[in-house]
Amino acid sequence: MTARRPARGWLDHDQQRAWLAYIRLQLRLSYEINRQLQADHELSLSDYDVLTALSVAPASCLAVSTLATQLGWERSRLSHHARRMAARGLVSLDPALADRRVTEVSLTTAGRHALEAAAPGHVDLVHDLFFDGLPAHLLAPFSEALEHIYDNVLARGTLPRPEIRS
Amino acid sequence: MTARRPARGWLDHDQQRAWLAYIRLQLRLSYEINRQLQADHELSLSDYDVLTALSVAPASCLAVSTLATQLGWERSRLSHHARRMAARGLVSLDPALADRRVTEVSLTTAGRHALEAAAPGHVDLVHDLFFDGLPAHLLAPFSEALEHIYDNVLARGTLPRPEIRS
DNA sequence: CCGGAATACGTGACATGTCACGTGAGTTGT
DNA sequence: ACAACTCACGTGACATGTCACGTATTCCGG
Repeated sequence: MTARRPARGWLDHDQQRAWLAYIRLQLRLSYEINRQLQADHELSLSDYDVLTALSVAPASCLAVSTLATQLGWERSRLSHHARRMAARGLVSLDPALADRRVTEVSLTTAGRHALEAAAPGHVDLVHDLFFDGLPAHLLAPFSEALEHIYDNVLARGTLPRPEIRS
Repeated sequence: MTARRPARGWLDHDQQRAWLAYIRLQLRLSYEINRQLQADHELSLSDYDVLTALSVAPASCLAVSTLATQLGWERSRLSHHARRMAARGLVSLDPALADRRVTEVSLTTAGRHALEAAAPGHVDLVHDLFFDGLPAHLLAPFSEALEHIYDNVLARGTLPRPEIRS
């Protein structure tokens, strides 16, 4: 029961509409969000994503690889980024005791405070830009559509599936 | 008739669901698409967006500022990017006759060929990852939701509204 | 016509992301 | 117990993006 496929190599009219809408929104929304975090709290959206992921993890601490798959990043990107965040005191990096190949990224007190300081403004912006434009009756089908597509991307994409490991 | 707003500084349960789904999808999808273009055609998604925007423009030629707002980029980002694409022969940069402050970016023959070579594979990937996961009955509400949000971002965001100027 | 404001860009310094590769730690077969 | 493999990660070179600023052109009021 998926959307019908037209000639290989092209999209039908309704699909073009959806894709254009998605692309345009994505470009501007990520720009605006990045901008607000940067201006108000000296955090990039990437920083914010890292802090958020850590804050909901057990002991606020995750192995580099685990965190990278959670975020959908490459490992080496996270490696660079974590080093820079550690230099700013937002996280700390320590070799794991159990397996000494593993490095664990953990949230510092300063990191938690930075997240808590930034969260309300960030959430408000999301509210203003995203949800204030979205009619209530479209919320559920919208979420459902996103989740279907996400599952499909996970199934067919090249990136490893995120795990719920400690 | 927009979604109701809970306590300032937080999202209600259904909104969290939508936002999480959106963020997760965005991260992985942009990664996968970038990766395919880069691997198969030596083009980044940014390159592709520039080429596409030019290809539908009158005379395949736009002023730097106009193109930047179309794409939702900052001008200086496009300035750097266009210089690099010009060095690869994909576009050309020429001062406009009418207003000598303006630089016009135009699609070269090589640029058009690169776009035509990359388009089918790109569209197929979009199809496989995006539309094959999307049930047909959700397509219309999904597009509608995206468009509402986009309009709202345009209205409240800091980025200038894209113009339909030549 | 002239001086100041506005506009359209480019640039340089720096932050960030990607890719290919190297290193050291665990794992496995014999 | 040791060689070969795999795994987790860091690094260095380079591509890309951002911000603050400088320059040239145009516009506009008097």
